[in-house]
Amino acid sequence: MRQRLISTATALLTDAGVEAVTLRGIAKAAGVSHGAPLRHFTGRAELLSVVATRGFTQLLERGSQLPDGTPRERLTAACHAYVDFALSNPAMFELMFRRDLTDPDEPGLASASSIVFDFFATLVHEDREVAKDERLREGTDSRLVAASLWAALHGLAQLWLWGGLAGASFAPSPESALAVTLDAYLG
Amino acid sequence: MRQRLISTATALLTDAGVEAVTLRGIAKAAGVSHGAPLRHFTGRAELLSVVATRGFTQLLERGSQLPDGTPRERLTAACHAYVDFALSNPAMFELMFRRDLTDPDEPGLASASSIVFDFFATLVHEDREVAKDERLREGTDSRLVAASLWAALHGLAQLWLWGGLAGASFAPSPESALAVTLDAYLG
DNA sequence: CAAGTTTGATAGACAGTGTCTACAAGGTGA
DNA sequence: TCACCTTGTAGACACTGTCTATCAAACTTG
Repeated sequence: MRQRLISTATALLTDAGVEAVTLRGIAKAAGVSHGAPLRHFTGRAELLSVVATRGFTQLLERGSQLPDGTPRERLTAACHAYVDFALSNPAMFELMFRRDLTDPDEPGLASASSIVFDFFATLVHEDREVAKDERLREGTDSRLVAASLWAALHGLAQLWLWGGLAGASFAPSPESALAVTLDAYLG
Repeated sequence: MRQRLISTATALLTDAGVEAVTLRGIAKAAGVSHGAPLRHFTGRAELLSVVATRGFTQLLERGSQLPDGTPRERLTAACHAYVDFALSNPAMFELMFRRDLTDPDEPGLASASSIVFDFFATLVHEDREVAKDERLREGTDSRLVAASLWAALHGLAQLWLWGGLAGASFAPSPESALAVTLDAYLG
């Protein structure tokens, strides 16, 4: 039952947006009474936290499916995968970083996001190990570089989903902007 | 009256968070009945859009107060100002990019954000005019570079406010991460 | 000046939401 | 068997945004 609620919540999320994921809506979609979910979750925040945790897990799966190659190739593929994940699953991506909908103290969610970051930081570190003549100062911690690069990708996805970049007389594609970002960090 | 509602909404936003900005709460704080705001705004989205527009205006004001100096100095100062604005006004920053709370079709909001972007793109362009030996490929449109850099700053602020970067055994300061970002783009 | 009209605020209602509580059905273990 | 505990149900409460009827004040206009 718990799993069924999580599944229906995830389904509702992906095809109706993050605002549509309501406890009563999930209950109705699962064919139970409106109070039933509260027997398995302390509240909406906990249920959504589990869903968001699944999102981070899916993201990590994408990371584990990176093709073999040089560290540089794997890193750039990971960057593309991150942005692609965000643009492909906008509702899930939004939920994953909505602190008001998820419970920040949920240990599963915190560790899942932490694992994703560590994985990405490892990719960055391995790349910097090979390319010592990096333009980025050699002394800085790889995890700091990873945080900066991750933030760049994250902001790109977020701004793109926001839609504000497509305004006025300027409509870049996310790929072209991503290319500039990767060029700045790795070019 | 309209202005009073906007002011109380802004005040409520900055010191109670974005979730606390409710139509009824604004009305109560302004000392009017719960339905009064609907006489001046078509709904919550329009009121919040006006507040968000003020946010973009404030951001632009910060930009106009940049100290004189080389284009490079002005650009880096603008980058610092952007992140500083976000971290100083987290609720306003969140509202400005919450498409579900604001009305994307509001012309004032769209133009305000567009003006901010254009201003930033101008800074980037002027810097690239001077430093022709830029590491970033010379052929690419300055606005594309501006979008990429803006996204990097935006993601940095967003991830920082999210708080996920402070997890595990790694707690960088936003300044250090920003330094890495600026080093990647301008270093 | 006075009558009509428009504006603006009010209070009530309605459909939603999350969450709490009382209650009933069914399985479990002493 | 019987107490107990889990799990689903239904109702209630306090919120929310929005709609509508009402009503007073102000403004317009003949």
